[in-house]
Amino acid sequence: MSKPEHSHYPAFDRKLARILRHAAVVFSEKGYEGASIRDISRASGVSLSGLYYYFESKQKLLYLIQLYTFSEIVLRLEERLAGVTEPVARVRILVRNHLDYFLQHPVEMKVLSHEAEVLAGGYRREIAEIKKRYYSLALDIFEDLRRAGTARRMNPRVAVLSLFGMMNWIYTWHKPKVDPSPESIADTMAEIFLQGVANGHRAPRNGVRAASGRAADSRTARLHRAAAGSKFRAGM
Amino acid sequence: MSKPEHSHYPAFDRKLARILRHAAVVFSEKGYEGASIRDISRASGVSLSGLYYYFESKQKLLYLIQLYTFSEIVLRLEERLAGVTEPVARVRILVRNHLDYFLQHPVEMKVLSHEAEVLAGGYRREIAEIKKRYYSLALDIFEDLRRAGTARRMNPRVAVLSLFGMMNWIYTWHKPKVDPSPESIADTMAEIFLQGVANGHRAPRNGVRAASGRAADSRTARLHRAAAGSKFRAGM
DNA sequence: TACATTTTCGAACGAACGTTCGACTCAGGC
DNA sequence: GCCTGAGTCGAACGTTCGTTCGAAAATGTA
Repeated sequence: MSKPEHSHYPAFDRKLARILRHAAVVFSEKGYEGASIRDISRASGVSLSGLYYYFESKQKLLYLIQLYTFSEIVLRLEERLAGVTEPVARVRILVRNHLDYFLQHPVEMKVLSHEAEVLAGGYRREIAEIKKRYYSLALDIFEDLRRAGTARRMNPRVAVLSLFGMMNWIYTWHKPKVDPSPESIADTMAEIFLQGVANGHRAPRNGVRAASGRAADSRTARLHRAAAGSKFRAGM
Repeated sequence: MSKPEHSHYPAFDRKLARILRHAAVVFSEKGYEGASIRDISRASGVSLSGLYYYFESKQKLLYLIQLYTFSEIVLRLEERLAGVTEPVARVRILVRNHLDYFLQHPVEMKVLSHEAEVLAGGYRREIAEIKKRYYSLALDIFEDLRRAGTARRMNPRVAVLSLFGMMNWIYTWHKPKVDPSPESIADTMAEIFLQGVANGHRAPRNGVRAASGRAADSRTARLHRAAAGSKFRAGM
């Protein structure tokens, strides 16, 4: 091809990695659609057109960030799980690995979590593949846990996705100065889950009743009532 | 002012609500930044310029969607909690209310969860205020729970935010055809949390060791190695 | 020094963006 | 019949978007 494509040398890879790092920061701050290539140019110190020497489109840029980040977290998990067979220990490793990586790479993980739907076509399919492998690994661990005797009643799909929710949501609230260490949070979440999932849930049929309920804040209440006429319903 | 502002009558409010519904669908599908006013015009059947008779800016449109949705979920929670004093029951109501509303209004709740950072200025501050009230309510419930004897070791902040993560993440995975009913999921999550938080976590100091770890997929492994030279670190 | 290749970037492209403007229709009150 | 104000919209505004191109600069090789 006429374009350089990928014959390159360390210098090229190093500079691309530097651009990806800056791009991840910009994406994490403004979102993929809200961020412009010009923002990334400004942040990285590379001219607008100069950027296109290192990647061919904005989508590819996001793809590369997600690919590297996701590959690494899966790879690390597989390494740490190797040799460990006890289901409870495997759950702890899963949680610890995910949160360690998340809190050590908050920028990239936010981009991975928050911009999960924006890729299209082949890029999307490739990332979805890795996600599927990660998810299957987690699902297997939970099914082993169930087979091992603990947690006989849980729905593994709901359990795994709830756990990921608990962990992935962290990018919306974690403040290093205020919150416990990654290890401590990982232990807390792992314990919540192991304890919580161990004793099956007995679906307590308590009819939730509503009392009178004072309107809370006059301003929002008024605005809210305004649109209450034609019931603001969901569109699907 | 010269603009009509808000002297209006039911017809106005009803049409605005209809536009908000369509806008919420578009925002939930393409994201706030990725959606154009022209998309909303197409979806709602109102001309591009005609839309501006009903709201004054794209930001205000998002603000209104978030305001109505958030106000309603908080209002419902306050109603359902009124009169109930037992901490465990209050946790169950919190979870049930949140998930019921989430799964009955998936479109609006996705917009509320996923576009939490895009508002600016006064709009942002107003939504943040409601969020704070909601969060404080939940935090109080968990602190009562702790005072009541159960869950004496938990960190209420981490517990509440983990719970919200578990619940809010649901917009990324819930499929009505595949997954259990809202009530069932709510019971599962409430039970996981009550059980999990009841027995304090004993921070098991198990040094997670790594084994060899085979590279998984040659394509991604290669790409990954390419960027591994200059360690792809987080930018903050 | 001379040449070939890699790297850089200013300037510009067409397309799409949010928003505005003025003219139009239409119903209700006089 | 005429006036008023609510509702509607086509056309256009200025700006920003992702991407391209050709030429210059830098680098490596002889």
